[in-house]
Amino acid sequence: MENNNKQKILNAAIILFQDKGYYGTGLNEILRKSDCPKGSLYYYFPNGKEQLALESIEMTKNFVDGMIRRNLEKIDDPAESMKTFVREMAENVYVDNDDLSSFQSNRKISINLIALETSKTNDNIRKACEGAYSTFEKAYFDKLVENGFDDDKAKEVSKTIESLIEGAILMSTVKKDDTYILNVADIIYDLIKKSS
Amino acid sequence: MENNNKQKILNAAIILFQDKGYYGTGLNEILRKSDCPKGSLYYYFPNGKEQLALESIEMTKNFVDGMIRRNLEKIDDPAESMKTFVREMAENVYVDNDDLSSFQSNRKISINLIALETSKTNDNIRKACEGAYSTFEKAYFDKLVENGFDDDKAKEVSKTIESLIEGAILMSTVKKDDTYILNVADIIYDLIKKSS
DNA sequence: GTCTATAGTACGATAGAC
DNA sequence: GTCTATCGTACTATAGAC
Repeated sequence: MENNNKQKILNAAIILFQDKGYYGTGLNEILRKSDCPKGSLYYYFPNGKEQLALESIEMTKNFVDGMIRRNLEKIDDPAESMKTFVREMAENVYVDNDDLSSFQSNRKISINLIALETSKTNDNIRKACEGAYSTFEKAYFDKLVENGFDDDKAKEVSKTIESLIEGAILMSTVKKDDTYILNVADIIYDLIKKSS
Repeated sequence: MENNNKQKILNAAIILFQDKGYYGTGLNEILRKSDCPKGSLYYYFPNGKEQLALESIEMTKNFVDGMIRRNLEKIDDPAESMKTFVREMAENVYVDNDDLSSFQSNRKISINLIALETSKTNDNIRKACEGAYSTFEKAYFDKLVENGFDDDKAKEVSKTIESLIEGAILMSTVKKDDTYILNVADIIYDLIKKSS
């Protein structure tokens, strides 16, 4: 497999950047976790650590976007589907899985740490994070428009939903308490019902 | 002044940890910004970088707690006072002030970055951040109880308020867009009105 | 293409002069 | 108490063998 090493490095980087951050994670640590030599890293990522971060964010963005859309289409009513989707997130908050393969199924995925780290120090990475957040908002936006919301209202509500979710992930991560996510699920339900 | 250097180091550390993070900020950078020699740092903070972070968080906690309480007591109605307070936060989101003295007046203050960085790597610092968030929640809790909320409802609502505010700060920081904060001000208003 | 050895720099921390 | 010089380590990145 030609790019097996590339994927192994990416998988390790995604987990480490998420848990320990961009500046808290060393390239040596990524290589140790992925069991690849340093030569592979600079062969597949000639622009080094920054490129590795950019591709990690891109992959995370696509993965989460798919996950959101798959969940939201399970239930027609937008308020119900959002509430159910957010509540299921709470079940995965405590999953502290280091296994490289399982992060695709039930691992909590978040770019909040690397986004904050680079908001004032690396505008390329910051913009990539901004794009990811906008992609998630677009998934909520599409669900709302499909259900009769006009564009302006859907835009406002989807931005608010994204903000509520990321705040709840932040708090539940730091305080190790999933009630923040459960509370926000209800807030989002009410917000959509009230706006429709 | 005996501990003038200590305060200068703390002020520089608070700003740098906030903007560049715990792992993204070097002690040499803190000393350069504070114009102090390395000897001072280890004299006042014998436990090094971790102690510096713990005292930075403690000082931030007390400063923000006072700011919240001073703002909330300006208006009696809890929903109105929270909404006004949060809306005023939006005005300071873009302030990118490096001046060491002015951060006490109008600088945006947040521990979100260091909290996420240490949530899986340093439990001492993580616990200090957890305590700071709980202190802010207590300020919201007290305002609600003063206005007739029972303890259980006030606890739930104050936790949700804290989560909403931190999420909005996160999003507005990364996307450089203060509408997230303005939207959340309205959500909090509705939440308090609906719960009272 | 794949990998190792290493350069060059910045890090956190300390020893010891004054 | 205050400060400087420096230690040992880890970092990102590169050069060059195979």
